[in-house]
Amino acid sequence: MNLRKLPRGFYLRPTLTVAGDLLGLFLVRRIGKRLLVGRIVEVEAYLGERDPASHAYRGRTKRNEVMFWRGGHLYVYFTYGMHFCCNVVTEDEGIGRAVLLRAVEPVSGADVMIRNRKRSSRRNSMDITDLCRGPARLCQAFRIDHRDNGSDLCGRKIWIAAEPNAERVSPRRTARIGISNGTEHRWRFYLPNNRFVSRTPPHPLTPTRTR
DNA sequence: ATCAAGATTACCT
DNA sequence: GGTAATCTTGATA
Repeated sequence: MNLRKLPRGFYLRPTLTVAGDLLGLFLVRRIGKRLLVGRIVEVEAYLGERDPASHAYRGRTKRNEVMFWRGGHLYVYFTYGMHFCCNVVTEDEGIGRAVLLRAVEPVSGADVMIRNRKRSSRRNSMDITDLCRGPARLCQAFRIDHRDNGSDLCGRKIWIAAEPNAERVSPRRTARIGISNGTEHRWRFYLPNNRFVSRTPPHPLTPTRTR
């Protein structure tokens, strides 16, 4: 593989554009001498002050501080008393938008990912399919936690890379998962027919019927 | 000071 | 299908 680290400019573009473009790219993390690599298959955009589902909806706080940094940083938050989730910060400083990484397909370092997952969840079975399927599982596998909050994605510990010759697959869009406000927006992006996507989506073209 | 909710997961029937 | 686990945060008083 010929992976090229993305430049800062990638992240400084409109958030929905960045979200769609992230699909098929690679999350890379250095742990010691090992590199963990996962192909991004599912993300969600959170649009700051105009998005009631966003942590940044009510402005800057101690928790969401990093969301307001310049694009190309990692925003990591803690939730449900036990899980971490990570976001790619987008656009300019002071804007407060980001893209949640919801699932990746393990590409390299799966052995380390299995150990990391066992370390945090002490589970018996470790199917490859479930290693990074979901935002908190992904963080466990890549050993991403509060210490990584604010990491520069143009740095040497965590970054996103492209494979120049990779073929592009058009992403599908649906409403986001696990939120109660802002469900009218189709700001979840995923690769179709991919077993590493976290869930079968609430499909936008098949509204639920009553009766 | 108190409290409800949470960008989830694992395990149960 | 349902729900316990587990604790930080932000809102309200």
